Amino acid sequence: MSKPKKEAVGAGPDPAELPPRAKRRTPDSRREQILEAAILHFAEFGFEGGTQGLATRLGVTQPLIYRYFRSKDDLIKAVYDRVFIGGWRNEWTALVTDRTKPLRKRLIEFYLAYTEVIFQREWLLIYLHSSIKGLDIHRWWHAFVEEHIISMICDELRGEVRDRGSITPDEIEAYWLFHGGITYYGFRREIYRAPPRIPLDVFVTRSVDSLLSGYAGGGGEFASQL
Amino acid sequence: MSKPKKEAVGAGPDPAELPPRAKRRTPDSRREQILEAAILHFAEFGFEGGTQGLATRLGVTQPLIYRYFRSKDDLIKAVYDRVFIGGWRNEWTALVTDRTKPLRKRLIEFYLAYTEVIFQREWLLIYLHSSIKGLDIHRWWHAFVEEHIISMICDELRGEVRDRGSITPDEIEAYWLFHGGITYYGFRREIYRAPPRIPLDVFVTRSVDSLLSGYAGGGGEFASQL
DNA sequence: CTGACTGTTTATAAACCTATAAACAAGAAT
DNA sequence: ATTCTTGTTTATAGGTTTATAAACAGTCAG
Repeated sequence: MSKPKKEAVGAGPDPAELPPRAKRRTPDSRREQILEAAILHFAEFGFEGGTQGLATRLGVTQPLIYRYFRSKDDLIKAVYDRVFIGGWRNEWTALVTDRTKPLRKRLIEFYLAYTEVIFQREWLLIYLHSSIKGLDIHRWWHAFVEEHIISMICDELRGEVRDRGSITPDEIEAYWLFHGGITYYGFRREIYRAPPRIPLDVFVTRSVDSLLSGYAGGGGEFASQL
Repeated sequence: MSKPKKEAVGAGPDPAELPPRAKRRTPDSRREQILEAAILHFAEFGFEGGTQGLATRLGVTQPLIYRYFRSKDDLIKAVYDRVFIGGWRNEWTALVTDRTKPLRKRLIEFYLAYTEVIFQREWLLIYLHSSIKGLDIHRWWHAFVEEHIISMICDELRGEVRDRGSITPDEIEAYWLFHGGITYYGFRREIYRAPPRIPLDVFVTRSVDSLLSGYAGGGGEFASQL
């Protein structure tokens, strides 16, 4: 069992030298600084990472954090909002539905853009922590993805190769197999530390081609069962 | 944000009534009882879940746990071993490579058996917690899956539709897209609480058919790129 | 230069958590 | 019944964490 890295609490290289007093900042700037550091800190140590360690990382004292966030839960909530709401890109939906480009190209571009945001260790760790805790913000993200990405792509897949109409739950589920497979790549690379053997862009390209060939083939059992 | 359930520590419904003394047990039986309860406890609260809460859940006092496990880390390690090593089924490999059955049937049977073990909330939660912490036991599971399942199936997929030979990293990665998609279903159902709209057996059957049609189609871009 | 405002630190309370040692008590052996 | 073994509890040490209150100090207004 590998030991978890010990949360840095003490001083720097020279134990005799006390850390200097932190420079004064405007409230907005300090709050922002704490929030950004908290994302990294909680990603590294989980949400049980102490406020003391966070303060040390910032070069300030621990009680200062409580001047900007009422409680640790408040800080954690702010981290969730920043990561999830701040991570969402409105362009994504437009990118997927822009029919001036071939669908293959759109899918590849979308997944490269999407994974650029979410395949970051901090993002994925906070995603995992929030899902484990069953928090609402996590369900919000999931619902948002299904509403603004998954179902749109199902629409496009129909438009490309089949007749139009409202998307069935079956089609959604079939597409989740693909989307989940892509997502899993990120977990393997960033969390499971079992690095994939091909780079992300190659993986995405091949996966999209595989997906489309399944639809375009026409005779596949899968399509026939929908 | 939904509140995390508070770790039960106090007494039962009647606060005036002290909990009765726990019945004497044989060491084996008590140790086993603690271990089973610890799996549920750590799944619910993470590994920072206190030994006090665990003891309360068991109806014993907290120091008793330390008679059966030298330290909390010891207990956690025992939980890992039970969940991961105890969860692995040797039959899985045989099931996948048994060429007296058609591959389609083997794959469906395997994934139903495999997911019966790992698509349990406790299993997935322990899996997530251990991966977040980057523990060795997690990598062991991952390597075992790749060695005894993924690569075997890649072999079989070749045997079914193409010439034999040693499996390339590219084929492994292509297969992870599928395996990851299946696994993701479990997360959605048990962790993300975003229940899929079709039952597991239907999802597995359709997914396997989709996979095989991609290979059997022969002309798919994906196969041609391998 | 002086005073006021407020960002930062010091000091510390209160809760909780792991772990140990000694006391207690349930059941088996005699 | 009495004694012995050992499973369980009581008591508690020592460390860590969140959070509050009061003291301190940098900076701007006058």
